[in-house]
Amino acid sequence: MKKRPTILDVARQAGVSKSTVSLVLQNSTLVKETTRKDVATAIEELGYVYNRSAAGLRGATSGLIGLIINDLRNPFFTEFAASAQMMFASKGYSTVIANTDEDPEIQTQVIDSMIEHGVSAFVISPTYTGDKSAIDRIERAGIPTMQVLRQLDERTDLFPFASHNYASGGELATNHLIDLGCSNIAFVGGLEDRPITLERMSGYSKVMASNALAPRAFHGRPSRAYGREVALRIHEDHRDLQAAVCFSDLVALGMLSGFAEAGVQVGKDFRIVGFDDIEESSLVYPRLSSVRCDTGLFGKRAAEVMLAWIVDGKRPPDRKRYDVELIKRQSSLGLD
Amino acid sequence: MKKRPTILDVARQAGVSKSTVSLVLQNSTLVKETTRKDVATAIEELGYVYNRSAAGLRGATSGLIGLIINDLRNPFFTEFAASAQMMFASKGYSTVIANTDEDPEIQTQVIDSMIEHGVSAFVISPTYTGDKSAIDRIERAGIPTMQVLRQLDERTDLFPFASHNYASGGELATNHLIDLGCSNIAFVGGLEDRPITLERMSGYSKVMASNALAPRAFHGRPSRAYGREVALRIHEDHRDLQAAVCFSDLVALGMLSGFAEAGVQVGKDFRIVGFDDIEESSLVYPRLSSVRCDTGLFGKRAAEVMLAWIVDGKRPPDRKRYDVELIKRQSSLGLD
DNA sequence: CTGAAAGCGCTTACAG
DNA sequence: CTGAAAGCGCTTACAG
Repeated sequence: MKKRPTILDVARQAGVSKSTVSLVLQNSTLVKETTRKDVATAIEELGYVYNRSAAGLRGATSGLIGLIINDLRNPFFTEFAASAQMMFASKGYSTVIANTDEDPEIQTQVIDSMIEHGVSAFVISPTYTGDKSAIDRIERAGIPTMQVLRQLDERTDLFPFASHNYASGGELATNHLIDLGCSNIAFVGGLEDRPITLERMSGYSKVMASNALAPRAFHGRPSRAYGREVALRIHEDHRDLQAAVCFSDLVALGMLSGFAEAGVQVGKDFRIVGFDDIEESSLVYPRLSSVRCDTGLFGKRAAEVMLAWIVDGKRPPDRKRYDVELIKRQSSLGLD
Repeated sequence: MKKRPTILDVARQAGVSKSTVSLVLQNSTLVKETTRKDVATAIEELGYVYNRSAAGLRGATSGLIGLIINDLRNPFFTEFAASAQMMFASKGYSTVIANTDEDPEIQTQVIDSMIEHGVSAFVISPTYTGDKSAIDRIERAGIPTMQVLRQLDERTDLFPFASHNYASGGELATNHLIDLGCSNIAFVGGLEDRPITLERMSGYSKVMASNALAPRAFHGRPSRAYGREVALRIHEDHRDLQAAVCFSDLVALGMLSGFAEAGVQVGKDFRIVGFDDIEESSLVYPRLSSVRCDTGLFGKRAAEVMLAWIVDGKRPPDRKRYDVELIKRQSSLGLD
């Protein structure tokens, strides 16, 4: 645990002043090539490692991005977080990640902690309800912050919002099922009062209405367990239903296993479209039709947008919705 | 983006010296209660936020934990990372996470970056092959570091290793299948030359040998896709096989969907035991028997062990294996 | 119990 | 192109 060498040691070793070393470290064009070489050699010999805390103190950016996720265990968010993190890393930024587990108190705590650590930016997929005081502290600290996938704070002029165009996804899915001849179509999963449920359901509701079909909603936790439960319930008590648009693939996968248990053949006896198109959906049997949001790509883009903001000062638009796409597979088309 | 207040501002506001403010910030017992109150009030009024970079510079610990994961998208590792992170957060530590995606170069890069950021400790689930130079730099920097789930560096005296007792899991699974009357049992999934494959297979091999049964291995990527492929292959060309111990639940779930496709009834025509017991396994149909490693608990424990190390100086043992447990479900027992 | 001073390792004008 | 000096916001002995 001997003390790490500092730029002063490097300067001495290279026979230059410490300012020069600092300039080399910043890839300044002001330094002569031979000097740069000398410094590089000295750094190598001494095993010098740059101390960002010290640099940050003097004004430079910390190069730390705060990524706050409401549910990191959900593959949908994992994919987003991992992609964003890797994009940041490829540009030399480190990512401080925190999982809030939908707990606003934890969210407040981690935000405060990250502010203390001097993060250069925040990317937040927030909890539904929130303590705004932490958000206010972010604003006061003047830290560039994007809300993604969920919107907590309505001031999108301060905290730009980006997400997928869920409404259009619901439309695509519902139209697809109607095209296949279904008319009794349910919407399954998603807690009733949540904005994201409303968004994902809105396309469904709209298409059902415009086709003069009666909407049917089964609201509940967006989990496999709930999907399975609803499948069994439908099999028992709602034999008239022919198809479902699900709140998420997790719900849809749950329905798949529920129907398998009940002996219902999905794709023939009952048609299902999921939402998110997580990796698993293309691998289960029967293959799950799903509204693809391409969260990996979204994570990458969100990171790029944020980098453009903090590096080039290019502020993102207040609100941005990325297109979604319907992937048709066996669970709606049938087994061919 | 006005400048944040510093302890000097707080001191002025509270009418004390900045040393006193610093002591209050550190919860020192040396400060009179009334003074503490005054300072707290001033902090509140000014909206002061502690600057850890500055503190770190002068010697205090950064309170930043570096968590490096080989595959963050795999639910097994996600669960581990999320649990560890939340444990750290509950003790006031922030976690810098990086996903290396099994790429040793990325691993080297993020390690270096985290050293620059002055992390107080590393918890690493490493890539299989690795560039040791980064590890050497960790050692040189004297940063407490644990290897978890996979061992890259053999110097466990420097970098303690913790994992599950995989060998015993393989034994439990194989004995269970034999007890059910199977004798032609395959081991499916896992790349042949990897230490973790060897570990997970060793229990299987041992039990097969001691029962004078011939082992059969299908080695390949530990993915759903590979599991599915092997299931179809077994159905085509290896009808004599009665059961499989899988390298991971992902592989087992892939087999489940492959057999479903082939019309083979798992639990009756063919018995399967997975490995990891991820959440999904208790929800699919048929329910998947699996060797439970309880990665969430493991993540929590790993974090606790690390905290004991950096807070109380209690160095963990060189090597530690946590018990695993066999969860018997329909995929091996049958559908009752 | 509190204050004045030095210093942590960098960057940033400012001279030269 | 390079050096000397000041300062970023804290903590840490050291006095008092």
